[in-house]
Amino acid sequence: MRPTVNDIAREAGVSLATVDRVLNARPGVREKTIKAVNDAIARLGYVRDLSAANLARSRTYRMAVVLPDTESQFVQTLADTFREAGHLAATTRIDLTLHRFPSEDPHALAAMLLELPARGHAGVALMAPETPVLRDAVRALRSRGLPVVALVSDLPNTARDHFIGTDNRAAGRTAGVLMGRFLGGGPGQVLVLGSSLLARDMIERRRGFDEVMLRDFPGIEVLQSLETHGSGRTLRQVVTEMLANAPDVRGIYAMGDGHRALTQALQEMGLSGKLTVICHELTPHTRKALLAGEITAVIAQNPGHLARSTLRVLRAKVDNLPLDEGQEQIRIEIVLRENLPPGPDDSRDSATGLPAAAP
Amino acid sequence: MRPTVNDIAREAGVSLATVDRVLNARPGVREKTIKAVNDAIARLGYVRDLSAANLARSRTYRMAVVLPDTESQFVQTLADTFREAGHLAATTRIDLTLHRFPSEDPHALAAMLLELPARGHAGVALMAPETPVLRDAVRALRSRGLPVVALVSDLPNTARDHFIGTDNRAAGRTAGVLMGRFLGGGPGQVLVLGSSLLARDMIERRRGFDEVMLRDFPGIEVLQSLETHGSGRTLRQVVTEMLANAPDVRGIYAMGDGHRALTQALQEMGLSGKLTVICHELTPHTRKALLAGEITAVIAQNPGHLARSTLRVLRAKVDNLPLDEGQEQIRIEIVLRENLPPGPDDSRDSATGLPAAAP
DNA sequence: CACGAAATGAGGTACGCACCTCAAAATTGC
DNA sequence: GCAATTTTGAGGTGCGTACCTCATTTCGTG
Repeated sequence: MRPTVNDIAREAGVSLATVDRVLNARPGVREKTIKAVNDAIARLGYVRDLSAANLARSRTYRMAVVLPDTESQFVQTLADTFREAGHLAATTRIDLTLHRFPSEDPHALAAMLLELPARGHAGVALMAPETPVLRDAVRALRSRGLPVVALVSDLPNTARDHFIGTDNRAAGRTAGVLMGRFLGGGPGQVLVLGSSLLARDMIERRRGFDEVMLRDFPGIEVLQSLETHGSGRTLRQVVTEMLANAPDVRGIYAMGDGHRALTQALQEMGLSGKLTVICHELTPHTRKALLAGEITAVIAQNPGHLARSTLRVLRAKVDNLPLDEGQEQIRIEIVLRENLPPGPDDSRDSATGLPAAAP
Repeated sequence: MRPTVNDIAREAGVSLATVDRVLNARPGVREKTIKAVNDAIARLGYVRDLSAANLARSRTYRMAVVLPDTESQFVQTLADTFREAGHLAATTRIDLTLHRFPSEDPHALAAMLLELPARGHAGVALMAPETPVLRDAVRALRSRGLPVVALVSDLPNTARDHFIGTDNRAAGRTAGVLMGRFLGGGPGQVLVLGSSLLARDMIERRRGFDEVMLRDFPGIEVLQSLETHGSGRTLRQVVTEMLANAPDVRGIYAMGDGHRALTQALQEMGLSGKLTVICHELTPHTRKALLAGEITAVIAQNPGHLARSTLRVLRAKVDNLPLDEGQEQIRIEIVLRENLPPGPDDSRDSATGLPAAAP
């Protein structure tokens, strides 16, 4: 049987009230007594029963998840996952609220963030580009005691409590090796697309990609990054133009979103399945494109893991508890058609485990 | 505020005792009343407060994890992970016991399993090859009400409650695409090694691998599987002999363990880094070999996830609760040097994120 | 309608902890 | 050594649920 507060009281030779005072850092206990209690705790190996504690407190953790209102399928999926996780989290006394902010308006974001403490939020998870206004807002939140965790894209200069997401540079490197090896080391050219070339995650991915290409695959020429500004139209235009003029392009690395526009452009040019296409994030669309052979590989982070990890980390930070680093490591997943996890609407050939369409 | 049992009683117009009888499926309630209570539950959206329930039950779940006593690093890692998870699990009232059995003695395994219920175990997770004796033992356990989950390697003919692990055929397919693409589609030969060619997981991996190679990479010749019987000496002998006589071998797919012997043999022949080597499971050794460029890719399943998932599933099965399928899906991870998650004893070059050794 | 059986109600205790009050004891300052 | 102050003890209540007992009501049946 695990020791309880009563055992500690007995062991330390004090009353239950004193143990309680020490455990919950209430005032009015001599240093000497505090030590005696802590010694007893150490001796017995006592661990507070968190569920009982929370039950007694009848406490609910009000957490805010703040995402941009991009139409990107990845962000949508993430939002859905959080919503779902929020329902399940009710069991753990977590009350999740999802907030979206206009992706191009850092001031609106900051204003929204600063309202959170007044609304009783105890912690914030935030996916947003780092701007000066944001830095100030995060600092303000933290000084009010709210833990802030960065989501997907890190905010290294804000003293956020934690970052939950993949190492984007390593992700770029991974895309690099795959591209290089899939192209047999060259020769050929590779196109790189990014929604915004200024965003921190794009920069890091590009950096990792270039690193590997330069070092390990000198026979492959990586063309200048093309910016799509998150617009499908721009993307199609840019890609079509580029491919028409560069017959040696054998691979495309899409660092941001806009996969729909990309596959569509490729289809129109009759290039579907003829190029090595690597992109990020597993969404309904990239799933389909993978299965159809239009996309070769997807570098992904698991939204379910992201969401669950976020809740665990926020909770731990609020309670000031240590966390299991291993569990909170978000892996850089490589998804090919062959290891695509079964999805919700999956009609695969039960014999081969693959769709009818030939590779 | 979430509704409680008292709210249900009021809403359904019955007493608390009756609600309790319905909730815990105790006898002595008319169908009609049961329906009334369930309707009230549905109307209020009541969800049982699990932590309070477990507190009241003051129940500890005694779970058994049964692993072979192989010296394989993967099994060792798995055992360590379970041991570690067991400590953490104390918080969730789970009392974990690790059992090992002589891997070549199915009868000893069966005997061990049959002892578990008497020792108060409430659930069993089992990693073992399927044999007739085992089938009987599993059936016996289940008829006594103990949920049994298969670990890593499925036991499809035993009516186990759940399988926790990757789809080995899909894993084999994944190895196949990687091999095929990394070899540029051929020409060349590929060597396949397996510890035991009769084990179900080996058969499935091989099947998946062949499927992809035959269909997508006809230019690559897959040689007959070599059996190593889990012995490092046999492996070295077989590999050395084979490589000496087959100069066209450009890739090796190691389906089982024995990576130490393999990399050693390659080193001795001066072939380190010159072949495409794909193997399974991330262990201290495969990590090192990946970093050193001796192994090209590792197909892995995350032991931490495996362990946590096992505990969650067992608990859910014991309590007869539904599970979050998405969370329990064990992914087929592809690990390259570039996306190798940071390990415990990692001394990487902080600039490149890679070790000093050139590729 | 009466009888036994089945269904239900009322109420209590416990789980491990948080949080509160009030009195008693120990310590401090003077 | 006394009063003022700080520290400690004893005890209670509640969180939401499980599980138990014993009375009371309702039901089906002859």
